[in-house]
Amino acid sequence: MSPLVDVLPKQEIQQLQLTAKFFRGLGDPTRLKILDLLLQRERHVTELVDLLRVPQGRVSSHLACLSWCGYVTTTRQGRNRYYRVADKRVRKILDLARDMVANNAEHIWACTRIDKSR
Amino acid sequence: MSPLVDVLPKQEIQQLQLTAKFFRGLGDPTRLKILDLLLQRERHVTELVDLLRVPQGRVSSHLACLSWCGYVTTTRQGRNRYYRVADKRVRKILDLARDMVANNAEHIWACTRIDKSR
DNA sequence: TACATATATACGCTTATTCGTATATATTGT
DNA sequence: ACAATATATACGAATAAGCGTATATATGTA
Repeated sequence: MSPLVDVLPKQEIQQLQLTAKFFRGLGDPTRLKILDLLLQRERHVTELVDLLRVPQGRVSSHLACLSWCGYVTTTRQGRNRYYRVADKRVRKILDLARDMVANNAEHIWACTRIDKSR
Repeated sequence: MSPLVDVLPKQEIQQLQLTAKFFRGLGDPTRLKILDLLLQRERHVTELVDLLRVPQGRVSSHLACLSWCGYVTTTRQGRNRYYRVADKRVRKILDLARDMVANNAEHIWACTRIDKSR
């Protein structure tokens, strides 16, 4: 239950939840690296697995996540399934973020609310 | 330990982790709503508490999070501490995201990897 | 200084998310 | 159909993050 439920209309809450979920799609280092690689060119799953040295199942899972959120699209070619960045806005968001992070690196690193351990 | 540790240089991993952390800063509905309100105008904590009907401690905590990540800045005026959006890029990122979410709402909603329950 | 107001922090509990591992589902070629 | 390759999904364990509640710190005022 959203804590905002008794002060905002249902539709606005849903909108906020969707947007939050959307951003959490970018909230994982592996998924960000995958997007990096896909911004260079489209790739199929095994290619990503080889580059990342991450178990295939997990790569697929992360890709599914990126796909649900609309960051990537896919097509099958023979046995392979190719993934590519869905939209120019993806690069824009990532560039903006990297830009802001560059100014605040130590600050973000020190944040205790998110990622307390490291 | 990042799963990418044996394929990427330390610095790149740290960069990815910071960016992921940065995005997770936007990955909560309450924080998004707070940013909405701060995009209208600067506000102090009690003002936000009244608008959101969320316990004061939690609002402060979310604000701290937004502050660490560089989304907002603060100044004290008398007893009150005012928060405001730090940067024009914040609005840009949020606008881009809302735009993309608008095209994908049902799709994102259905994503099972993030937020499995709802 | 004592008190009220404003804001920040702490801690245990619950829920989300990632990971490791195993298994299931395509698709192609023989 | 069978084997091989490519991709997706499932499930429990471990970690992260939000919430509720209480408490601490800071600032201003009588």
